[in-house]
Amino acid sequence: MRYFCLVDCNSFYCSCERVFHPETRNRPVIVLSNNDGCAIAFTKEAKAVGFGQMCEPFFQLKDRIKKYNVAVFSSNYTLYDSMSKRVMDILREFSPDMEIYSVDEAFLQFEGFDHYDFMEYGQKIRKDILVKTGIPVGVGISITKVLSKIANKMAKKNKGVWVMINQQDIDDVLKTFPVKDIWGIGSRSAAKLNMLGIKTAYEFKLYKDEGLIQKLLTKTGRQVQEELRGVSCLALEEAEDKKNTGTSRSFGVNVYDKKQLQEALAHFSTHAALKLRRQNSVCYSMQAFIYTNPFQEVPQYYGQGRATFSSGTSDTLKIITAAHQILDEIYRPGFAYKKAGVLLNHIVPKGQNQLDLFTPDPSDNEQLNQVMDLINRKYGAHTIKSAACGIHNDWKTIADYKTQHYTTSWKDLLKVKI
DNA sequence: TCTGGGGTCCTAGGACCC
DNA sequence: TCTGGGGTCCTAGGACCC
Repeated sequence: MRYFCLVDCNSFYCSCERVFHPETRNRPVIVLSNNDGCAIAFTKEAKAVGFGQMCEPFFQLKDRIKKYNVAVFSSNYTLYDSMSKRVMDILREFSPDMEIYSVDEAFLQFEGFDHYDFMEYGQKIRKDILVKTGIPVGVGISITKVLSKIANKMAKKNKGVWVMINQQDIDDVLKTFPVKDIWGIGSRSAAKLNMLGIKTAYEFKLYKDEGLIQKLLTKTGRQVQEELRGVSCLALEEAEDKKNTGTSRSFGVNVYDKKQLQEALAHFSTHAALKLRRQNSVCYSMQAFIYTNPFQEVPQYYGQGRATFSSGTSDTLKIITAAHQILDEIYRPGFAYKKAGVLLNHIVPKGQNQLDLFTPDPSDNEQLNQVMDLINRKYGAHTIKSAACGIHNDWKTIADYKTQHYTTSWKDLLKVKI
């Protein structure tokens, strides 16, 4: 018999901050998105006093933050990535079959574990991670991925672990579980199911007209229905290279100047190219875009363009150059730009790169990129970069409440008084 | 004043080919 | 009035996820 287990960190970003700020342990905590734009993570204490709506603008929350003495942090992705790695390393010890689903979630598959007491095993996972990292997690165990997701939601309200393996236990939960909370059923699909009179996961499971489900919710929705029935359709997935990648940011201020957009796009290109080299891939095409602020009553403009490379590349300089060429085409003076980004498409492993017959030098500045990566790894990000990235970066994202890189930078190491 | 970022999968429809 | 059939590839857009 095969079982699926979903382990999910509670309010992950907030929990990471709390590990290094124990004084916030009993206070509500929220973490802001890039640019301190809006709130994206909340502890249960914050939810208890009315926070928790995803992406509520920060400026609209300020009064309530004061009133409830909420601890606020800018997002610190370097810290979260590093804490995530610690959690995943521990989880790996509990099963050889594991899929890292996101920064704060992983599926474990248990095969040949039939004699295990899963309740006890789940508690052990929880305790181990809490003791070794300080991060609280929830554990849900069932017989398909979708069902283990549901078990995980139940765990949140019930001591952190929930096991549902026999049919009766599963149905008891499904009867009370709203269809809109099922993994893979978003608001659109939920509305369609409601129109068919389907409100609970149990009703969805029993709904007979599979053809109609296929038509309304496509193949994805049908698979969810099967998984609810206990038929496993979604297997554990291997970590695969990204098929698209990109970097984009909102600016801290309105940007009018083309020069500044060039700098910003150079930064984003640098970052995206690094992601590409880290997974040892190259891309054949890219896009760049610039936006005005859709929330403001100002003239709107959305410019985007495309470039293709004659052979695959992950060269920062080549990608910056292409981004600048796109900018030349799409830039319109006079607009107040608020956001920009680059996307790298048609990505393949470097080993499969098709070289171009007519490009005599396919070297792609490879050694230069390697040396730059090495220096930046050793002495910290942005130690060395293309001059196109500029120096002052007036467009920079705002992060007024950002904590240190406690786990990834020697100079930010936490000081402990004894 | 201030409104995130990074992904995946699926489908329909157009372009193109023989 | 009548206007093939079958196939592939690509892209845009929708929906969903964290």
